[in-house]
Amino acid sequence: MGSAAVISPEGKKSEVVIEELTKGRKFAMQLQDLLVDYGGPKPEMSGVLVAEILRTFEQGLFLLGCPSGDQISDNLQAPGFSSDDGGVDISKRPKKRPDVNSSGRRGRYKWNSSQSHTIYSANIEDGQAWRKYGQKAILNAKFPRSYYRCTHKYDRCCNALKQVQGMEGGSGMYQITYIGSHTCNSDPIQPPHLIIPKGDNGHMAFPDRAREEVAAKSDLTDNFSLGSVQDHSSVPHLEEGYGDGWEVYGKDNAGQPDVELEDYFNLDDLIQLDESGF
DNA sequence: TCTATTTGACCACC
DNA sequence: GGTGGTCAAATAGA
Repeated sequence: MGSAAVISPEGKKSEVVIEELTKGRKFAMQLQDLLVDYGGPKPEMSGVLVAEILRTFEQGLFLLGCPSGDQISDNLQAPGFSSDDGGVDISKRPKKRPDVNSSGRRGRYKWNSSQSHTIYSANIEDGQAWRKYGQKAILNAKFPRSYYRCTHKYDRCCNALKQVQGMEGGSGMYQITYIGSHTCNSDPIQPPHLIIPKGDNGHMAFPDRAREEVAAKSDLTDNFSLGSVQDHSSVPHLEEGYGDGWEVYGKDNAGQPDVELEDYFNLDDLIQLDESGF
């Protein structure tokens, strides 16, 4: 690690192949989610087909070394070993590593904002398998920020990250930022159930029409509250079906209230609505 | 014994 | 130099 990689035309080509395979796998996973939740004429057959598609992508990515994203090649190292020391068990090293040069690739990295989204939730559980890898006190923040990565980071090359920050004001809410998406096919987040129109000012034209939606879906009325926005691209038929000005709402796996993306809404209003309990 | 969490240190970015 | 993100040894818990 550390030496600059020279990308040959061949390497460039495999990069494109990997990118395409990764996309394909993601789409297959989304299709699987939809089939599971909405069924079809022959759900068992669909399930087999999707599983086969996924397996094909997994195999392809595996054969190519699974290097999607900018860190995966590093992450392929087994935990506890480092290529910098030629595979020496780091548990035998002193805690202060003597000469960690810049190739260690640690520190503060930027990510594309399009690859991240933030929700507010009273429950940090989302049904995914996360492993905490750090916690940090943040300047001007009352609560520390916790850092999680996908449990399958190494065994399935999954680069999904999650940051959880407790919110001020004793609301019991957490600001949860997801960076990247799961490519590990671990238990997916349940797809959204509710569609709520967006108002002119960018805030939700909530709650009247939303309540009608809730009433129309009796299976959601027992414990419904404002839901977290999921990745719209994962629900293409909904996105296309409702068009602009609509946002997708639901509740998380535990039925806990989530609150929408900060970019779209007035958080205070949403929390008040949520607490009103409809 | 294995796995997950904690926590101090390291490092990149501003 | 300050801050935030990640690493990894130490530790806790199952």
